[in-house]
Amino acid sequence: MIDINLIRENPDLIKEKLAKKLVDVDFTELLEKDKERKDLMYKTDTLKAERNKTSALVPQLKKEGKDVTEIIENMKKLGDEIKENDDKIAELDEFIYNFISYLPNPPADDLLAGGKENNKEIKSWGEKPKFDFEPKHHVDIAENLGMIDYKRGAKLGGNGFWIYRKDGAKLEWALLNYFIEQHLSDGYEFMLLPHLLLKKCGFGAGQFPKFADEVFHIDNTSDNSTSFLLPTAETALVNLHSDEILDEDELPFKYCGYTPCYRKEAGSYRAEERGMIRGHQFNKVEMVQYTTPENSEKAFEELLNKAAALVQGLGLHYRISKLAAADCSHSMARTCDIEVWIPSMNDYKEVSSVSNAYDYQARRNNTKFRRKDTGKLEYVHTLNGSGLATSRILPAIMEQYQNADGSVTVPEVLRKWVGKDVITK
RNA sequence: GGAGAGGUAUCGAAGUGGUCAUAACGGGGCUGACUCGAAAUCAGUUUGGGAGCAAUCCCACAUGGGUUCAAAUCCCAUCCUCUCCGCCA
Repeated sequence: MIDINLIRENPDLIKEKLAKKLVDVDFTELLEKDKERKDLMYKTDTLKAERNKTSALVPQLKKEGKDVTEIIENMKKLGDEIKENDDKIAELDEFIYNFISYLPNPPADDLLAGGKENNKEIKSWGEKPKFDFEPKHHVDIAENLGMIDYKRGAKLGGNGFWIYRKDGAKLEWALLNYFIEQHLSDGYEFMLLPHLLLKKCGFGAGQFPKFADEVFHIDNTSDNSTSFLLPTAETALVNLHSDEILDEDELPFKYCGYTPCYRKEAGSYRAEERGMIRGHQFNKVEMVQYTTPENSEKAFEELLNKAAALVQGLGLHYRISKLAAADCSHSMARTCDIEVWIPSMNDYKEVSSVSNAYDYQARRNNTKFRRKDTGKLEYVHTLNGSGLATSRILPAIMEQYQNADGSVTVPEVLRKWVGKDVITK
């Protein structure tokens, strides 16, 4: 949520920033309604002051035995006017709130404008593996080794679901263990979260109202209140301290949580994304930090380095892209993606997205902290990064670590959980 | 699912139409006094949002409606918490 004061003070600057995200906004109507609201508020506050004063007078006059019928008559009229004004103000509030709710987070100043085509590789690690045999697609490897059961996954859950089986399940679980072990040793608190969240969490994270159609909604009562399946643990973790006031001393909070992520991904399927590149449910460990504004860029570096270290620890070739403004998510001021090499696709696919929301999410879910020296309240900065999503790591492992005989070598760091060095048929 | 109790500041809690919402009373925090220092004691202080240069004013008692000149207080709906019973992993 953008601070409306920033729009009032310099609408052109905000407009320009949002244009970098390829969003064109016209603030004229917003500013008109805002002005109208302010004037009406002032007027109504004055009326309310009068009502309060007079109401306090009534019992006093009554005690003195004076007649108050005329005052009461007048106050009734005043009350009606106040009610009318309050209704109008509520209407204006709703307009303003809705308008601002839909606006994306303005990008950080150093980002390039525009979409994907302006993303910039800032780091690369490892090399594309060379094979002296014809490398296979991960779907073929996985099915051959009995690691993934696509057919029965679809039978149970429909298109976009699969089942991890045998060494596939062990490898998947090993990855999650590996991630969490690293985060714990870095001092992150590990959480297991509710998967079914209230709508306000979707709003607080910035996914709603704009992207409400991209998640699975659950009707849990006969009325119109619904919960939804979380599309990422971020949605839960960034709402953890909503409506709270944190101590500056306690910050930063460093959290990680494992959840499956449920996404509709309607219309996103492409033939090249055969397998587990894109599904309705995938496993992810998410990292989230709450920091003071002055420390958030530092925290961003930390999260990015952590995510990269995880991929690197697996020995997988990857690159890091600094996303151009319009390729950053709606709620984020800055995002870097870590993309792993998938030989069969001849391309890099995102395994981690590390973002700084600045105070955009904190404003939406009201998470503040108190400055130690001044006692003043400020919004925290929230950051998140996948650490990591497995759904592209597993294919990358299977493809990058495949052997001529169809077996897959287990990355060193995972062996203690998988219990073997090589997965064979 | 049934029955009951409840939701007021940092915590416990009083207030059940106006004269008690910064809000009684108690605890905690902070500041000061006493002390070599601490404890104890005493005194002071301690919510957030909005408008305004300021004085000051408005709003907020779970949430949303309603009644009233006036609502924490009365009415309706919703949410949440706790206790007991039932059901269930």
